[in-house]
Amino acid sequence: MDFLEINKVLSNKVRIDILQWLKNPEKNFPPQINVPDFRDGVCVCHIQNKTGLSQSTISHYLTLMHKASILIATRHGKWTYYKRNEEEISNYINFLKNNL
Amino acid sequence: MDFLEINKVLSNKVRIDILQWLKNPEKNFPPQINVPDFRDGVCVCHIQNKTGLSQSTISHYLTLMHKASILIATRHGKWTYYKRNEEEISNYINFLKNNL
DNA sequence: CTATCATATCGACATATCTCGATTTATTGT
DNA sequence: ACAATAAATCGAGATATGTCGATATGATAG
Repeated sequence: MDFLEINKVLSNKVRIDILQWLKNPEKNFPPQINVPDFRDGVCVCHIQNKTGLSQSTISHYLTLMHKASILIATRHGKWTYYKRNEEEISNYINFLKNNL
Repeated sequence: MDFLEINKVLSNKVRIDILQWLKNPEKNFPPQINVPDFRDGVCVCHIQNKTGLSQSTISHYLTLMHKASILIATRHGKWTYYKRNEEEISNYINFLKNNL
């Protein structure tokens, strides 16, 4: 758990928004088209639509969040789905609680 | 409590170090010279010495941390003392716990 | 096997952050 | 009043981040 890397990733409004939206995909995103449910998260295109930023920017952001281990990526066919890595997010918050 | 501003301030190793050192001034800094104790925190020069960065950089960092409300500044004569704002730090951690 | 679509990567430019030395401001001791 | 000291502010150059459009990659459908 690289605390500093996570903090860098979280020092951006859009990325914070994404993390919060992913807490409740049913509420924040339209229904999935190519998979039956949100088990593996939300596809890049839905996230991109909601932010209004370019495809490359959002793909880049999601990659950053994935590298910092706060998101889990799953590929189904040509779609990539991202969901929260709840375990790492908890570790991060506990680390803050104990060490900040 | 501007969560994003605090996160930006905390996405830097040196500033994190400073915040952690200030948890225990007695242990991390030499005794105060111009005030009897660490009640109001630690003076800029002690913090600067410990980091090894320039005076202007550390003054700038401490100002950032103060503006983000995680440090409290007190002036005694020509010295400025900085200490943690425990209330705001708690608010920040609670916000993370509840909203991240 | 080719066209198409979703995503990732690349290259570039604009803006922000890091960090310094120099200068200014505030305070104190002479 | 003046010199000395601590801290804050200023100006600048180097590095990092934000963001885009263009291109590459990988998967699928025909």
